[in-house]
Formats: sequence, structure tokens, C-alpha cells
Amino acid sequence: MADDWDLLAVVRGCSAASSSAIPTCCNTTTTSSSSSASSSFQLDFHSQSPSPSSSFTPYGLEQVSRFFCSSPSSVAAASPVDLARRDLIGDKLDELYKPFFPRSHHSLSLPPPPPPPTTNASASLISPPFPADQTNPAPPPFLLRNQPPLKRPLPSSASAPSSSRSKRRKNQVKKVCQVPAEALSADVWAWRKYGQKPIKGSPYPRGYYRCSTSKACMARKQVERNRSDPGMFIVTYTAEHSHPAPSHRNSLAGTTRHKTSPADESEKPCSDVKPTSSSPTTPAEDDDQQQQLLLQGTAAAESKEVDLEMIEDEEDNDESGNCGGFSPDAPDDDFFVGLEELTSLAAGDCFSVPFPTGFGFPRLATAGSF
DNA sequence: CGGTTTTGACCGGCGC
DNA sequence: GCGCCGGTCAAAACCG
Repeated sequence: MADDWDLLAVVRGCSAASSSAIPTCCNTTTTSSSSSASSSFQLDFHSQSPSPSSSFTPYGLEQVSRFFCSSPSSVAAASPVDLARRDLIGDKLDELYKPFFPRSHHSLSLPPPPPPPTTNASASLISPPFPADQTNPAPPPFLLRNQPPLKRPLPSSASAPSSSRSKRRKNQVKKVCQVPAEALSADVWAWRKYGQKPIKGSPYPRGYYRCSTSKACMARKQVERNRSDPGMFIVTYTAEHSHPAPSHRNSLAGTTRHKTSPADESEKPCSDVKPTSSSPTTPAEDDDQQQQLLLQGTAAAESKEVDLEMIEDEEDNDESGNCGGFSPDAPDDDFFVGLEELTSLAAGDCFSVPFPTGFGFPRLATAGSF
């Protein structure tokens, strides 16, 4: 089944469906199992078995490019300029904004996914990609686990941590988006990769990232290359940031690794590739670049492309209320200022040109210090 | 020095 | 109950 991942088909389907108007965006998936994300949207795409709550948003490269080139400034939220722009650009763009910058709209009209048969209806709540507010639902499970300097809780002795983890896995809502590599580079959030795994059925590994701005932030995302369209990446967002978008990075240390690395593999088929073949200098520079993009800016996708949806559990119900409104003070100034600059950059073809591998495209939000 | 990436191992959920 | 698989942890290495 995994082999049937026909994202291409999916993409096509979505594209067709959204030829006139960009799909509202990502897909909201209730994670009932670790692998549900992939399988669910797959199903959805094929329209064969109505998946509980999946929708997929294949952002065309052009669309994204256009978006980034013109929308950032308007993101600043319903400013006059914004409105003017919209007039010029039209509904189409407007549609684009929604998913990326719900804030400027508020009236997110994501098609409410059908209530997941499995569980909480809260799963379909929509939350903005930006920091919702300080109300952090629950203590990050992983933090709990990390607290003890102990290496790993031994099987039988650690029951508390495990429970939190399981809770986290269950009934989580994920948002799945498909974005071009370029889009991945534009990200206001700082992500730290905490894992990578080969995914069955996909030649490309999946990278696991978590927000590095705040340890308490549960925002996570998974980035995986589209098997059918290597130029596109499937980004899955889970949970939401519990803090404002960083105006600048805390540190660049370790952010750019030229040293080859298995990381490269995340872009190149790995599972089927000999593990060791991770030759330092990957023939596929392109992949390398994209890898960099991923590592450095995946969040862009998140904050812009995705109207991230987070829903963890019941608690979210509350939060989602807030999220929907997206706290006004959240990211803000710095963030939007950065976007403004980004706009300029974008106008200059910033997005149409792949960044060199070594080019540590800092969080775009950082544009200020860019 | 502080933060990130890499990577193997562990853990839990799910299907059979 | 067992095995598979995805998600996460954490030590080591690395980078600016």
C-alpha cells in the first residue's frame, strides 16, 4: 500500500481542482496512527476512500513564487496596501493568502474537513501558522522526558513519559502541505532537526523538525520529498508555536553544514540506496541545495504556506478558538518587516533561484538582519 | 561556547 | 501476542 503513494496523481488531482483557485491549503489530518499522515492523504487524493479529514495542498511553484513575491507586504494584515494589492491581484491571490497568512483574513474558510470518524471533532480546527498565544496547552511531553539527565528511561521503569508520548501521538491533527523547495526557504520559524527516518514506500527519508525557539514550543514539522515530484516537498505540521515568531535567529552555529552528510540523503533516495553510499559529495547538488533549504527554512512553508493547524487534544478546543483569531500581537513587527524585505528580495528573483548549498538562508523573518 | 545536525536505538501504536 | 513502522530521544560531532 505504501507503494501506492501516487502523489503525482494526487497533485494532479488537486491542481485540477484548484486550477482556478488555489486550494485553501493544507490538509488536516487526524493522526490516529503514526503512519496515518501519509496514508490518509493518499486516500484523499485518490478520492477512493474518503479519508476522515484530509486535504492536500499542492502549491504550484508558480503560485508560491507569485505569492511570495507579492504577498508578504500584504501580510501585514489588512493594511490599505494590502487591500490595494488584493484588488490588483484578485481573488486568486487572496485565496493564496488565506492559507499562508490567516492573520490577514481571519475569515479562514478552510473547508472544514469531515469529522474524523475516529475522534475529536476538534481535529478540524484551524489555527494560524503564527504563534497563537502564550497559552501553551500542555507541557511538552518531550520536555518531560528530557528533564532527567538519564539517558533513556528503561522500559519498565518509565511509565509516565511514555504515556505522554502516546497521548501525543494519538488523535493529533496534522496539516499536510506540498510546497516547492523554494518555498521551503522562506521561513520565519527556527527549526531544529531532531530526527530523520526512511519512510517505507518512499525513496526519500523524512526529516523531523521541532521549533528551536522555545523548548516549550511543541510545534513540529516533518519534511519529506515528494516521491513523485522530487521538486516538491511534503510538509506536515503538527502542533503550533506557543510563542511569537523569532525576529532573528539566536545563533547560526551549526546551521550550515557543508560537510556532507547523511542529511543529503534526506533529499536523495535513501531507503533504497545503500546507506553508506552517502558519499560526501553528493552528485545531486540540487538535492543538497534543497536539503539546505529544508533545514534552514522549512518553516517558511509553515508560516506562509500552511495555515498550520494544530490540534492536539481536547485542550485545543480552547486554544483553537484563540488560534483562529491568531493573537494580534504575535509575530509582528519584526516579522512583517522582515517580510517586507523579503518582498523586495523576492521581487529580485529571490525565490526563483535556488540558493547555494552554503547559503544559509536565515529565517526570512530575520530578514531584518539579513 | 552555544546551538544544530547526524544517527542509532528505543518506544508506542497499529495491523495481522 | 508479535512484528512492523513511524516518531522521538540523546550522545557525539560539527559549525560560526
